[in-house]
Amino acid sequence: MISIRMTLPRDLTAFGYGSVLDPYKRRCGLAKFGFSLKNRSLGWVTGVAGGIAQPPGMGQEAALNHAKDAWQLRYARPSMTNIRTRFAPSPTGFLHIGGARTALFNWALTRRLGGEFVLRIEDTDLERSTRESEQAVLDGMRWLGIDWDEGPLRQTDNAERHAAVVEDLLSKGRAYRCVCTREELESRREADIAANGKGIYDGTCREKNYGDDCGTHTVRLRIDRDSSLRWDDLVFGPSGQDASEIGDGIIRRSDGTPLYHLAVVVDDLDMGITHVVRGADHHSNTPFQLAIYRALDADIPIFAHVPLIVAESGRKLSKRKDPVSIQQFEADGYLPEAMINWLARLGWSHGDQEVFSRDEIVELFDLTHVGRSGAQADPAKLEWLSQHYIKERSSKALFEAVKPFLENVTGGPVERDDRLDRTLDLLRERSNHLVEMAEKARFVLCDEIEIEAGAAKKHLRPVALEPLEALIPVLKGLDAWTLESLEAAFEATCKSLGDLKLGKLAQPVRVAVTGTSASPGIFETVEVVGQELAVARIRKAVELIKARIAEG
RNA sequence: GCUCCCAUCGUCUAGUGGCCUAGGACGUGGCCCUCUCAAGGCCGAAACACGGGUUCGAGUCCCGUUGGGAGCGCCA
Repeated sequence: MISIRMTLPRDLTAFGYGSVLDPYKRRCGLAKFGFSLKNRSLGWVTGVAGGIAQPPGMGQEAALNHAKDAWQLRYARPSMTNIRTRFAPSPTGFLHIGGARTALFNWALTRRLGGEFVLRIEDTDLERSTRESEQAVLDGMRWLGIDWDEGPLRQTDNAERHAAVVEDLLSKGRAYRCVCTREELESRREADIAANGKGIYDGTCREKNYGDDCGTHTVRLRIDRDSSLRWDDLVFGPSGQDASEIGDGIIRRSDGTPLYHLAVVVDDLDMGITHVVRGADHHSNTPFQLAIYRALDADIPIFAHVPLIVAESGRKLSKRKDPVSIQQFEADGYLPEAMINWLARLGWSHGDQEVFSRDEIVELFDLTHVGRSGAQADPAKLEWLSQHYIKERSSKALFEAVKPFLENVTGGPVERDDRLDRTLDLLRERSNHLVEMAEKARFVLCDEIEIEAGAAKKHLRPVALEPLEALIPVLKGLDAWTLESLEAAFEATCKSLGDLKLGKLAQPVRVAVTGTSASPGIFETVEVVGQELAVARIRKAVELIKARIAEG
């Protein structure tokens, strides 16, 4: 490894503290952020001379330039006391977990740093964008508790501004008209690739200086081929490439509409966005956007690309195959706090901590601990978190969340009362999500219950007849309907049946009273069902067994 | 094809050259508890992709290989 020495400007210390200097190891000062993949923190570099590691294949001069570039791109911003971030989804479907996580990271970063978070709807794809989708995105964010300070702004509202920028670029000679047709482009590209070329735009129209009268044309950005389009990504570290690696990209279509790359850059600039936190699928697009920033004489924002969430196959998520819609998770009965926690912990970590409240995420979130590799979303972990938060909720809050699911079971309105609270308490540690909880509460919710065939077959057998019949009068005669009195009643009944094992009585009763073979403890279960109903259900079970005996 | 990126248990991850005999969590196996189902407790199996280098010392730095991903559009 060759090292280059350089002296940093004295005022660099003004940027604050940074890496530890270790002159013997040649990884210090500039080198830390110039090339080391490790220094991705929001912290700064120390203002002392240091050595620069030279990446392989890069000359000393180039290495030096890269380092300077990285320094300028990252630190040239005057001040970052006023943080502004944005989440810019395109409303072409529901809010999916990838987008939700990007929103969450933006939001958490902004809230932590005390900045402003703005929401911008990228609706320039008129064909696929719908107002319903837009609403779904907003609903999803609200449900998750991710709030924004401005917006939703719509990209289409900026159309005039985009057009003006392109005209301006054209007039300054920083962009030019291109009359190449798609077919020509395609064939030349193929030929280039066949000749071991890179298949980038060959610059045919670059020096033609076509005027407005050239007929159907697109507008391309005139990229300085000697420039370096690099930046220091807050997640990926030093990123980007030389301009010679990319061709002059189109910024305006032949129908006069601007391209996405132009629109985002202009919008981010206009909105004063300081930190662009977005999915890593934009990582390779960033150099071109950097070129646009340059053409606009603008400072570039700080970029942080967060790795994609991948499907089980390791590939990108498929909306069809994978469960990705936030609204679907909501409908499936997952609590928003579980969802947020799950998403936050996907790609980000804070030591060994697994459980984070919304406040803790805001308090602790930092880009430094966002990983660089794609992550699979594990549904099992969501279930665990979901149950964790179900266990944690107050009775009131739990009821509010589960209410619609309960009503879905009963088919009518459900009001909260003491008995229901007790039931839900029993169900907390037995439910992974609210749908499950509501279903398990059915035996309390509905007067009429259906006995599962399998459970009946297994437990409502002739042997259970005597115990059940013996229990009925005991329960009926109970003055106090409490856990203690019920326990005593069951024990006495067992004893009177020749020390019958509790299970032999409890299981049939459970099936009789709940219709299923799994429920909370038998005393709790019977207690919560109530005396009258419990007795009636056991009677019914007795009839059932008798009928079964009669049938043979 | 070209460009860029990534790589620790099945999964999410801790890890900033010695605290690593690689830690935690989910999941998973066993045991305990037990009227069922859970919850809980205890114990276990389970990973640094491979190969070179640098170094007294490498999961950690460098190179290569392999594997994976993204981008290369008049989509966003």
